[in-house]
Amino acid sequence: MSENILSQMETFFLALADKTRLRLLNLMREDEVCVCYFTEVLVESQPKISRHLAYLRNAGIVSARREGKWMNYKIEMPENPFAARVLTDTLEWLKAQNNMREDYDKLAQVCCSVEVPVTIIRAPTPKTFAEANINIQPKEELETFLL
Amino acid sequence: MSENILSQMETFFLALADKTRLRLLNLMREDEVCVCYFTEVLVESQPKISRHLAYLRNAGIVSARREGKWMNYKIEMPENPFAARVLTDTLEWLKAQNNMREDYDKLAQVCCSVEVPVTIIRAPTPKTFAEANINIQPKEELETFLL
DNA sequence: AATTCATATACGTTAAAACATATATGTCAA
DNA sequence: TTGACATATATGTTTTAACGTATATGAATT
Repeated sequence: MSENILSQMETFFLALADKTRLRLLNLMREDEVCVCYFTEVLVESQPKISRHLAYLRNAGIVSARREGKWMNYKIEMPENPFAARVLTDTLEWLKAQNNMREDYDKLAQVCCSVEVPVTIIRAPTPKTFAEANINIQPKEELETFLL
Repeated sequence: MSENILSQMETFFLALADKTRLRLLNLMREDEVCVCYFTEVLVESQPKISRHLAYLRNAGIVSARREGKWMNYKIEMPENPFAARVLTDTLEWLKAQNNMREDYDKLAQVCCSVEVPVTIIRAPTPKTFAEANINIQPKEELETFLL
């Protein structure tokens, strides 16, 4: 299997070589995040997001956890220390970019806003924002946003 | 140009997401190397090597230097510190792999062997091997390898 | 059990990458 | 200045990736 190592590296870098996937990783950099937030923040179609998440999962970079109807994705540090290093550096790189900060701020807004977008009502809030979530309306109030 | 940063990252990672290009980078990890050695060591067609080198050059990862008929390529550390970090990590990663060591050893062999392959007669020797090159035949002897 | 909702996957199409082969460019030697 | 050589690029083709749309799955709610 002498060429498998190269194939692994190829797959790994290919996973990082896509704008949408980089944006997804940026949103996951602190915590696990529910899929619905991704579509909300990135303004991309659900299947598109889902396919890119699957791609990252196949590359061993993220893992998925079901929580009722919702799926939470989080970054999974590769066992290979070299891959882990590259991934960590990449997350730092993303974190330092202004437009990635914008994405991240939007995630915070979406999670904590009083006017919860219809699509994410009652979706699990990422830990990072759960405590800050003092403005969330009680269930009864939120009901009014449903069709 | 808010999406340019992501595009840059995409291009950068795409450059690393190819087996041939990873092998090329591995061979260049210490010194600049002449194109003819690449074809010799990787046993790939000349246009294939050339195209991949062009790809790396466009991504700003290598630079080229002409030396008479020969072209030498070397790794160019990106100015962006994050990119530089990732590239350095990647080179370490490559260095730690057995089959990359094999490639590198083959480069050493090709550069220092008594029986110089016809294709690289008189090509510039990478610095790293230039001093060790005590077995190289004098010009007159090498002549006999030509058709 | 049926419906709704969140997410995943399948399918057909379009866009991009990789490659082999052929040819062009640029340099040196005769 | 012609020929040989090293390397780059152009062309046509095949492979692979990305995407939109439609549909399937799986969990919760009624």
